[in-house]
Amino acid sequence: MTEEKSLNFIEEIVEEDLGKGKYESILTRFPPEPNGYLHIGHAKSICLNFGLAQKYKGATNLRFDDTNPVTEDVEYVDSIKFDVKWLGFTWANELYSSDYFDELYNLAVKLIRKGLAYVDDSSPDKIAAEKGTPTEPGIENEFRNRSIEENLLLFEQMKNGKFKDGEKVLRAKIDMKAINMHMRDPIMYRIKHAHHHRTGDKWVIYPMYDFAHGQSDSIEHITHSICTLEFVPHRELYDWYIDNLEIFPSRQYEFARLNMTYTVMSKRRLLQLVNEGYVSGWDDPRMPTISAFRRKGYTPSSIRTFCDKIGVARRDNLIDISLLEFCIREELNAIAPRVMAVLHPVKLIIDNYDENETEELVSENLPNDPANTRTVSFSKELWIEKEDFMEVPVKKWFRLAPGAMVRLKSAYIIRCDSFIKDNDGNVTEIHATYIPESKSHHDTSGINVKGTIHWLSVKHATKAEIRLYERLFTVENPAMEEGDFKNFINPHSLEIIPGAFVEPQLQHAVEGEKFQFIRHGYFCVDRESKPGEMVFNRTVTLKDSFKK
RNA sequence: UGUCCCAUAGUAUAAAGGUAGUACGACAGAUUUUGAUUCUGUUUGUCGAGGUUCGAAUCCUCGUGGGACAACCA
Repeated sequence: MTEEKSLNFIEEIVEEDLGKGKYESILTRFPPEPNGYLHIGHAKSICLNFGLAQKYKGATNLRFDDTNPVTEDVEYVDSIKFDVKWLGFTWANELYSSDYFDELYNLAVKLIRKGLAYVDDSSPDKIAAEKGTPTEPGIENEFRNRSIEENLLLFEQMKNGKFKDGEKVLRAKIDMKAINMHMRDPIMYRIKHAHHHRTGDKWVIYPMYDFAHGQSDSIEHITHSICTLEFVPHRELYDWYIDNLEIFPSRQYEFARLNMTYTVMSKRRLLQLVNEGYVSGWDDPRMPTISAFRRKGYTPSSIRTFCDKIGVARRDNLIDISLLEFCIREELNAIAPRVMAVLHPVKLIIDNYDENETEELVSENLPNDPANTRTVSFSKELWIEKEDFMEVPVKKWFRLAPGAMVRLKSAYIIRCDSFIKDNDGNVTEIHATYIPESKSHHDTSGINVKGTIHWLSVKHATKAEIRLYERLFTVENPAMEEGDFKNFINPHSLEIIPGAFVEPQLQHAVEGEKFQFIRHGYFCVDRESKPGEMVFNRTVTLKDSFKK
């Protein structure tokens, strides 16, 4: 059965353009500003832009929109390139808006010559005041009707550094009474005596987004310039520049940006979390950045699958984080080797087991591949999870309790005989009897138990640090709450367990290596992990249908 | 109180005037040496009112609700 997947609205546009012969092939671009790390919302855009090109045999440029030197940095350029590659995409050309500064300057001159741009000496406040409001028209000022010659001279002097920051701007001469605010003589160039990460000190004037983005698209012959909804009002300007500059007509299409529950997606807020120390950095696994998901143990394909499932449309959305979690679980379930780890250990002593004996028991690494096995050492003293024992069990309790029987995964069925508590009432030791005939794969005991728990031999287990991550916020949409979004940070978003135990062969696991810790979830080796001081991050829990 | 964009189960996303479907979630059951996985089933939807039409989620009008727009940011 070949069920045809329906097209999203951008694919429909592309197919129509291709079908009509408007283009022979498409060219898209991914245009990040190098002033922050990429997040999952960017992944949606990356998958859309690169995915479209792949699907329709076109190409995609990676273009850094680096027209504001004061906020941009090569650190971000490098991280962005790394993340795009990691997601599995290859760009046709690595480009920078700053590559076009000369060309952009000439285009600006062209507009001045056509009488469609002028130098304005007004202060920022004055310009803002004269701009009007969405409901009131703006007004024209005294600089608007300077002669072409004067504008040409002034603009050149701006370029040559004759003026200080903010003294003058170049504006397009469109319509101060336009209903669309963006058409009220938008600023094209501003003066910034700032060092640029690529052009150095060559320029002291820099183009604004609207006089750089569309022109860069046009220079590259981008056919479909895809951006998010907040640029809808810019489209009129985008087209105006193209028409009046008489350059290649790239077309802009807008889709709804990704929002996800229990996180924030704006760079501004993400930067605050980093700068104010709420997280350890851009790749803190609680962040929604690509680098954080990577560190947390997500795979590129799980993120691509997610982006495919959420679709592309024009309505505002708030995607349930559980969909992303589903995507990574689905993938890791198939490939992550199973291993046992005890996070909150309590000692279990098998009273009828010889203290000098050790058995190497066979355990499967993947449930669907019984031939793929390892051995696990079993002995008299074991670590089990504190949570797997209840002195007074709740109803439907399948695990350990006084008198109750459970199976130790890949080992024996045991019966709990007694337990010891300390002065604070904490259970410190549990005693049990094992059933020799119930050995895994050789069970002749005829006993059926409901519960299976994991364990580790005390003298064989390796100590490790395990970091458990929960959602960073306590509310679905922190950005929409009243007041500071940081008031809704989850105080329990990170739990560090320094004294967990794992199977000994995990000492040799390398950074990024992924496992399923049975009954806990998926984990991977953190980049801070060192031999002898292993650190594991929880990628995602297993689904848990048990409710107390 | 201007212009623009948008409105389909809890969340997303299909149905180009002709059976409202899919995924995730939730719930229930079966299987299970992971309370996982797998399998089965259930649940819940076209914002409202008019109109056009044999027939409207789809087209039109008017409401209602949400979002965007007044950075020398992108």
